[in-house]
Amino acid sequence: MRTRPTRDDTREKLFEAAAQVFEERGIGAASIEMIAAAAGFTRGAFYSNFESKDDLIVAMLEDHVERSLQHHRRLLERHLNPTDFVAALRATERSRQDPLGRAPLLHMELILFVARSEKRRPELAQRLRARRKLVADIVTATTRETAGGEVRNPAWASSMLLALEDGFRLHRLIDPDSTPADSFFRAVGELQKLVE
Amino acid sequence: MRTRPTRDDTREKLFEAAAQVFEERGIGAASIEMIAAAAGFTRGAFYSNFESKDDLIVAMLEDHVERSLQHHRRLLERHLNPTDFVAALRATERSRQDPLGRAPLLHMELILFVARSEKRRPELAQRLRARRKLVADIVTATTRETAGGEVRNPAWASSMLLALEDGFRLHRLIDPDSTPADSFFRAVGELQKLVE
DNA sequence: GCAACTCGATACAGTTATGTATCGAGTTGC
DNA sequence: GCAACTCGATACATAACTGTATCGAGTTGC
Repeated sequence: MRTRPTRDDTREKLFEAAAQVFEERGIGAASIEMIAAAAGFTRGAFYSNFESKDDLIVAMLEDHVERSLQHHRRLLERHLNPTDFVAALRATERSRQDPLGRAPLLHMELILFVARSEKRRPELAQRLRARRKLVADIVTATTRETAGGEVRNPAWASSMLLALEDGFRLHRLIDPDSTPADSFFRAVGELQKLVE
Repeated sequence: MRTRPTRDDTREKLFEAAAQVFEERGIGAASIEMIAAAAGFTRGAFYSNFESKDDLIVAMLEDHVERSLQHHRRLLERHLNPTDFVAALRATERSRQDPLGRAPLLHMELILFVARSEKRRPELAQRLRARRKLVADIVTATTRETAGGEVRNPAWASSMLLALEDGFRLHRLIDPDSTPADSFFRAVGELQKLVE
């Protein structure tokens, strides 16, 4: 006899379906009905798992942040050498597990969603600053190791790198051919030449 | 006796109001009613000037593109020296006339809007390529003049610059303090050091 | 094995949007 | 100065989405 799916299974399926529908039609144009149907449920299932669309979005975002964090932690544990870390990051970039990692349009839309939310913006800003700090450290370490010099201003290099990452992501949405997928990593190499 | 406002006046007011409402609440959450009311009209006025919300958005985008083009043409005419051109661009950056230039959140959302539209994406891609070409030329010229060297790969430098511009714009939405408004122009200076 | 519980389905009420049809005040041409 | 026209206001029909209340099949505890 078929066992009833667990609550976590249902939530997971709704995450997947929501990411897909959001990616295809945009957050605004996606209705609860569409998301539930794409997951093979009705709206009843949705409302028994989430309070509202906003609730779902916040949950998705937290899920994504959590997975990203764990992913980076795992990489850092396995690849203590910073050069290897960048290489590993590059290699795993394409095969991300969470729904959000595979949906660049949605990724951007979620940033705007948060940017518009007075309540959640500080949280994301904090996260951005933390990432900037981490990247600054990595840049310093890798540059010292590979180029044998010091980056003049790691914080600034880090700002540029993260802006580049999202900038390339954005432009690839409009014209996928224009900026190859590894543009970001190439930029890392370029910026390492700015040593003294 | 007060003369009746002309059609162009009304359209202009609706543009302004739409930019404001879109910026505040997002394209999806903005209704025709809100836009019309913000402009001091009712929905009747809107529908006698535009076919739909999509029609308005496309018109806004074309208006913005047209103004930007004219702005750059004027700058190029007055400042034939490329260094002066960049300086002039920097000086006029903040005092743009069109509604869209003053609404960074909307600016981003419109990029996503177009990215999602199978029909209009190629058009924007074309425009992105054209800008990249223009920037490549400017980079080559300014670098030759100010640094006395050649940029190794102008096309790549141009890609990076444009990605940086939009990347900074995006991050400033989340954390305005993190990346100062002139980050892009500073980046131009940094990249000019990548000459050989 | 039965009682309590969980969770998805269904039905309903209420809200809000869109687009169209019609009206009327103000404007322009001759 | 009057007829034709323009354009914004109002009213109406329609569609879609949300959230809640209720139901029932399946599951679990004891």
